[in-house]
Amino acid sequence: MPASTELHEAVALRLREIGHRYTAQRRALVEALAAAAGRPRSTSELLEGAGVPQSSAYRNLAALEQAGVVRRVVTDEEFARYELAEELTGHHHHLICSSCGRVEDVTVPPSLERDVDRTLDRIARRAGFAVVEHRLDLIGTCGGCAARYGVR
Amino acid sequence: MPASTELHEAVALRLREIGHRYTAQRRALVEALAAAAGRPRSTSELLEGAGVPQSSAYRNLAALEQAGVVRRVVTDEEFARYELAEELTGHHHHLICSSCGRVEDVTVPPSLERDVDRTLDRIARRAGFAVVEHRLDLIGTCGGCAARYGVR
DNA sequence: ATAAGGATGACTCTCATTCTCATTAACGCT
DNA sequence: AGCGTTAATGAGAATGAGAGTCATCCTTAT
Ligand SMILES: [Mn+2]
Ligand SMILES: [Mn+2]
Ligand SMILES: [Zn+2]
Ligand SMILES: [Zn+2]
Repeated sequence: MPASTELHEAVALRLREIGHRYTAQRRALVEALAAAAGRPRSTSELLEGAGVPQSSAYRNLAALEQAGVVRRVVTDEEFARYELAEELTGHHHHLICSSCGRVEDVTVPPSLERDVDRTLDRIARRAGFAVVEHRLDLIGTCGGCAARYGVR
Repeated sequence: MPASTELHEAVALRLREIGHRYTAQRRALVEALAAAAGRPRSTSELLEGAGVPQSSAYRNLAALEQAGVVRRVVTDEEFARYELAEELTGHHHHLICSSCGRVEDVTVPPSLERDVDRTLDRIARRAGFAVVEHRLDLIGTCGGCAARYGVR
């Protein structure tokens, strides 16, 4: 990962902009997230991976989220997952395995993104909503689970 | 709502199929959900709306979900929302206000649904996922919040 | 060097959701 | 109608992710 420096600089900047510091713990969290690129991590994985105490991890993830460095990914699991914000990694979507909870990044063709945006904008306007973003997830069964449990 | 009988019959059938009974409480929950059609309800709203004790409400919502009568809607709020399953109401998507948490049903044109399905199927196959369904949400600000807080 | 304010971590607290268990209500059968 | 089986109920306890507290430690700017 040669672009690592850029990442940290971008993160530091965003934190500074809201009056926060880029401490060793926060760096460890960002590193853990970057290492898991394409795989949103659960808070407990991050806890352990970054070797950060629980209360600090939650506090720092919140700070990083506020700074726009990190995004909370919502699934139907009972705990949260986090990934680097799209401003740092690019817009994408998720494959979610409803059997094991695995989450994986995917991108869709720009042509579809365009169609989706255009249509959703129209629909939202009609309903008096100001759209900020869309979320398009694929729910299904991952390869591992299909192999493990057979074709369900 | 003249089609109410049909709804209850469909629900009763689905419950019976998995060896469960359609009790008064479950009927009350289904009624509360039907009354709020197009607006996924939080568990506490359902609790109160259906006049059902907490432990029973959670247990019954789980039973109804297992029977495919009800669907848990995931948002970034810290509590769950429920709506009647798509098999009963039809496939649709959600407008989600990130300011007040309001959730509202929307449908998108069949042509877009088709494009989405086709593209996602291809993408998923490539990743070894067997897609079961897609989730397409619009995140933004509802009319009420825009008025209340001004254009953010 | 010093002051000001953010960051830390052990611990406590909250709150949605789940579990336990004794009791009650339904259903199917005779 | 009477019975036995099994699901459903409801009050309360337990669970667990996450948020809050506060005394202490560190950074950064002057
Ligand atoms: Mn992602
Ligand atoms: Mn809905
Ligand atoms: Zn899986
Ligand atoms: Zn709103």
